[in-house]
Amino acid sequence: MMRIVIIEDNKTLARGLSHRLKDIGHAVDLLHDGSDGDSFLADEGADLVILDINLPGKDGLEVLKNLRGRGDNTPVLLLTARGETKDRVTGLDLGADDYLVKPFEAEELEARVRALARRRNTDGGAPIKVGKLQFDRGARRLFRDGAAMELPRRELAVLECLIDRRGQLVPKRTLADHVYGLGTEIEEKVIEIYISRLRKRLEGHGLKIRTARGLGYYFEEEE
Amino acid sequence: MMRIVIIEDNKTLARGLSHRLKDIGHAVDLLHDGSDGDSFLADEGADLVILDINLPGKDGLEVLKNLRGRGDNTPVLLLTARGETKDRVTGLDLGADDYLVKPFEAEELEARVRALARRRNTDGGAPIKVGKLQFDRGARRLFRDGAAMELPRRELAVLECLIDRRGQLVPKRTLADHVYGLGTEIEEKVIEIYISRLRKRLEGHGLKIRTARGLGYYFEEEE
DNA sequence: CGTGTGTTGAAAGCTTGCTGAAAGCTTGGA
DNA sequence: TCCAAGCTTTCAGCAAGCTTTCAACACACG
Repeated sequence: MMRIVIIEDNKTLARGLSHRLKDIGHAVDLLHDGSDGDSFLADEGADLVILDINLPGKDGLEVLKNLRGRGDNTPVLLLTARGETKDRVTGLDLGADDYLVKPFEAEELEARVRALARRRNTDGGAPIKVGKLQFDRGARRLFRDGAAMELPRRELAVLECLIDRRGQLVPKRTLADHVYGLGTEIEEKVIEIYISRLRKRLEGHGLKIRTARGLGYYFEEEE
Repeated sequence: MMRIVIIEDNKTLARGLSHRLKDIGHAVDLLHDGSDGDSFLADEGADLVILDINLPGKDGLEVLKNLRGRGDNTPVLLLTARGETKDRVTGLDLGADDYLVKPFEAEELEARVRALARRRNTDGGAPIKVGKLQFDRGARRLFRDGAAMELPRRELAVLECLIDRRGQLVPKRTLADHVYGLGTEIEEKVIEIYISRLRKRLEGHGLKIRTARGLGYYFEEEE
């Protein structure tokens, strides 16, 4: 599962992509305007950006430039219209990871997304910002201003799961499955213990784990 | 992106690899014969060579020997059939950087390619500084202020693996695979012994091997 | 050949600190 | 107010890791 941001002004195409990607289990945010996309990425971040070049508000290449300018290495998949060869090359030079020429097959897109997802899982890609912390997925390590924070295995697993789904409500069941593996008949009460321990540990690091009674947990960045 | 040369006579396999690697953005050249491969490498060079051992024309090991004989340090990933243990060892002695035992998962291959790519990006052949020591990855030798430190084979292998992934959490399994080769059913307990020996040896050289219980080990520079 | 030096990994006992059950407390909602 | 859901601390048990010892082996050298 990845958090994918699609920035594409053709709404039919955008909705089609979104639908397809949600189908295969990703969380998708949709923006139709370059400036909106830019600020969304700056605020929320993502695991993968699908970025059109021709956009109202702010050009896709500019969005990309800003992103990289912020030191953000999130993989970017460019969408270009046929003939925009020059833009595509510029895009790759600006640090895009891949591109697709419109029109393309949904299959083709999915293959690219998979390739980028795979890369993320093993290489880590960009560390994810949460509050004042950074989490490196590949290394499975947590940092604060470059200094490592160690956490025990189970706490790490819970945190990892919450980070993967930041911005979403995560049921205790999901957390338990992530920590112990699917199908393990584990008391969900144990998760509460780890939530408690994590809260204590995360204190003062600019993020809170909030409870939604009867539903699950979710992150909230503070300050 | 890397320029990858695949020398592999099984055309189905070779095409599969090529396709996969192009998918993730590399430029691939395909050769099916040892002599062809040899001269191609001599003429064109590459960023990475994926080399089968059993080849028509000229044996893969010979291709490798010639390559290194020309003073060429291009990373080489060997492909070996199950059971060719001796060849594999010879290959590593001849200066191969890694190997895969057939049949392997495409995922696995991609991970290795990425690892070698990363290595290329960070090293460039220069010795790596860790704490007060320098590690020459090509020569597989360790120095302190220009003076060589000799370590036994196994300890060196563990250290090498940790250096490759410095800053990352390295599971014992990964270390075991690196030291003994993939799939060897070796007790992970042995790794603990080598960690212990390495710690003693590295004492006072400005770096520590830290334990993350249940997760693995990682380096930490001190002072 | 024999001797010495060095490496290897199994075994065993020790240390550490993670884990999750239990129990009692707090909170939010009806 | 009451109850269910969630929170938090405590603690015994234990799994994971550490370290030393030792026998087997490998190799260099006389």
